[in-house]
Amino acid sequence: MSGDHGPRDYQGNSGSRANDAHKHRDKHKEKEHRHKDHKKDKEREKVKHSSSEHREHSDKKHREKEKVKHSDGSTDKHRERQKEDQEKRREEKDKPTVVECKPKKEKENGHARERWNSSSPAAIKSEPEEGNGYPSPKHKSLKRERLEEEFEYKAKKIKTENGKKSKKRKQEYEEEEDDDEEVIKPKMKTKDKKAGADSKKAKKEQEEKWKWWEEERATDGSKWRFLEHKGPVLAPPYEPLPGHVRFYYDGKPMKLTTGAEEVATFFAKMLDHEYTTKDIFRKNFYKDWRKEMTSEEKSKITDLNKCNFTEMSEYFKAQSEARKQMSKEEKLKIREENERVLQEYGFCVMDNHKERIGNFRIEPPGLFRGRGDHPKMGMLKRRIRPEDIIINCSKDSKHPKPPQGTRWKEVRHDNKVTWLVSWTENIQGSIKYIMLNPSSRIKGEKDWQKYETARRLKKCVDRLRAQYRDDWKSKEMRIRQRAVALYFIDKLALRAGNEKEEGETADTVGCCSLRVEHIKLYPKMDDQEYVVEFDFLGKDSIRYYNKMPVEKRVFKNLQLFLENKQPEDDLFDRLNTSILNKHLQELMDGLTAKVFRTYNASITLQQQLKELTSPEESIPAKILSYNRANRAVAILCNHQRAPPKTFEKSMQNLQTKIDEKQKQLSTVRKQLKGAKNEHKCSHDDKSKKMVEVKRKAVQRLEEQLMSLQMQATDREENKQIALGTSKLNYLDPRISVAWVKKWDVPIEKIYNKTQREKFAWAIDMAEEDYEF
DNA sequence: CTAGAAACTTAGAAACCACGGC
DNA sequence: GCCGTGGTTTCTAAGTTTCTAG
Repeated sequence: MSGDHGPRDYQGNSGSRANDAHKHRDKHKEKEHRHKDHKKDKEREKVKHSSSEHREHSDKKHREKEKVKHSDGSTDKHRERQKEDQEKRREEKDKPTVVECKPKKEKENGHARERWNSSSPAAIKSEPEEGNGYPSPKHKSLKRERLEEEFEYKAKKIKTENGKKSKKRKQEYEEEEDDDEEVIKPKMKTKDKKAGADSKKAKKEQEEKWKWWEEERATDGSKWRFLEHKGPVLAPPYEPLPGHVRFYYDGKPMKLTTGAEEVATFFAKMLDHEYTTKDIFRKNFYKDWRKEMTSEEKSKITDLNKCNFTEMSEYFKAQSEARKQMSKEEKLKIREENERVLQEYGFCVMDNHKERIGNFRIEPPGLFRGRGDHPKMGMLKRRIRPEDIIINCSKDSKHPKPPQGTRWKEVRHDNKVTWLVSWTENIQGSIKYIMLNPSSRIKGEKDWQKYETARRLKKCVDRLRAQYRDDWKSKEMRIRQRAVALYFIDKLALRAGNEKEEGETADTVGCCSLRVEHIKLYPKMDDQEYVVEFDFLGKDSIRYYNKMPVEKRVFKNLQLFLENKQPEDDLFDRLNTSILNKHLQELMDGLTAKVFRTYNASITLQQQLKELTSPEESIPAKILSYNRANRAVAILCNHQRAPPKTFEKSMQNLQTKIDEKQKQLSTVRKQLKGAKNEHKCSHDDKSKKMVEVKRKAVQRLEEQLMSLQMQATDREENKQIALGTSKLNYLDPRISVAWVKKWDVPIEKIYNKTQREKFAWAIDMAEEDYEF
């Protein structure tokens, strides 16, 4: 599969391209294209039966040959090996069943509180179940009632469970033992026996590690029932510069008013960055800076080029240097203070559990750093005040207090959303949120669900593929476009590609927003036929470059789509993400374009792991195999990184290490030989021991050398590829966990601490026979 | 329906930090 | 103890999808 992907380049080399595209678009007024000429549209509406079309039809016999090879390499011989009822149950959970509830008077949040928040077992007590359905999301007022029944509310200690619950759980996690205490114990039978033995530790662990995945999920669209937090940490106030640090205008020192000075420091802090040399950046900065100046300053400062920020810049550099040089005690003090803030603001209580917040600090003011050719780079990101901030929490929780003399913009109690704090950012006018950490229940459930959806796609992907292949022949243009786009999304793992407002963001595209200029068609290229070349900037202005042979029918369709279009016209002019997703939704419940990325990524990992892992290899070799499988996915998803600046050097360092090892090894080998000879002669104990010692040494060195070589290969192959994103967002962690268990690789080699926290659910539940 | 807002996931870069070699 | 390096964590931009109002 990785063979499908051509060489890739980096953003850097493509900068000029991006610029050109921009100019181009400006010339032809975009709007005219967007609101398309209707006559033209109608002409295009139906697919003409052109000559190519006829040829296509006569092509039928070749269809067999044309069978798509999917990136997972499987033409669907996946034995559905999953435990069926587990599956079913999952799915039930996924879609809430509608059931009528008998109307009951609603209690508002206020009421519910003691019960929800209470940790007393009484509060959790579940009533006898009536039916097994869940309330319809529409019956708002009834929900609460049901919720209480539905949700077995467990107190912090997930301890004993009574009949009903354990029955349920058992069905779901068959392997689970009846023993109540089992809940605490990690299910992995391998190492963690200690947990059970050391009861003190176990108790502690039990509190820390809440297994939310063993509990029922709310099905009514509510995200929580109780939420209490301390609010955000605001950006520290601006500290004016000391008198001796001056700003110069036109060579002369000039004292700025605090407001203007603050913005100037933002620029000064970025002086070393390439940004500050860019025209747009400077222009945007200057414009916004002027807004902060007094009229007097405005009249004096008329040219950014005459501004000298170097003294300020030097000052900040010295400051950060000084910070590094601080004594141990000072550093410790700072660390403790950070820890204190973290403890106070970094956690919230959600539904009886203390959960880590992801980003509890409000973004400080500064200059906007857009990626790629962003038209807004350099604009002032203004300071967020309490008056800009919306707080979301339980009505009956202790509300966070705004700082002395200020007030929040609003305090609301919306349990249909997961965020704790929000504010509107001034650059794009979008809303920013404070939400929970990936290890939290609320994120984890969603993540799990995401992979379950992808697994459902696996079950019907053949059907869908057959369908879109069929649609390539449709009489309707829109259907053909949809089908070809879907083919790209499936085969190349492209993103959906929403339309974007021009001039607001960098000019990047995804599948549906591809333009004519982004693809080139080659009926013949080298020894291949029907090659499509993609070259465009995707998310984060990362270049996507790929050449791929496509089926003839796709090729012909693309030619058709290109007819009579300008380079800057949309390739799929009758398609957008909402049309596409609506179609997908009809094909499978919960299916959207991005599910294909998840599905293809995960299935690729699984299949690559199977292919690459050889049972007899050493652990380091296995890890290399794992990373290679991971890499295949990263390449599929086009997850690139700029080669680290120190890459060459670090490679060299590793190489010298390897050379050294090799030298060592050969000397020790010689010694071993010598020792053997000696032993042959003397046959005494001492010489025998010596042989053993040397033999061990050789073995150890060999292992070390091997490991180093693995590392080197790994690093080399990884030069421009970022594994993290796919690992974190696209690969069903249970695949990795299963692999690790199967081959006895320590999980730490695959997931670091943070990752293990995020994937705790998978680590706990996946056994070695797990199949995606 | 459509447009725009809202909510949430995905993304690479930068900042930070821990650790091993000198 | 210092320093460089590489891994980890933080940061926040940039996507996708869903929701809502007209």
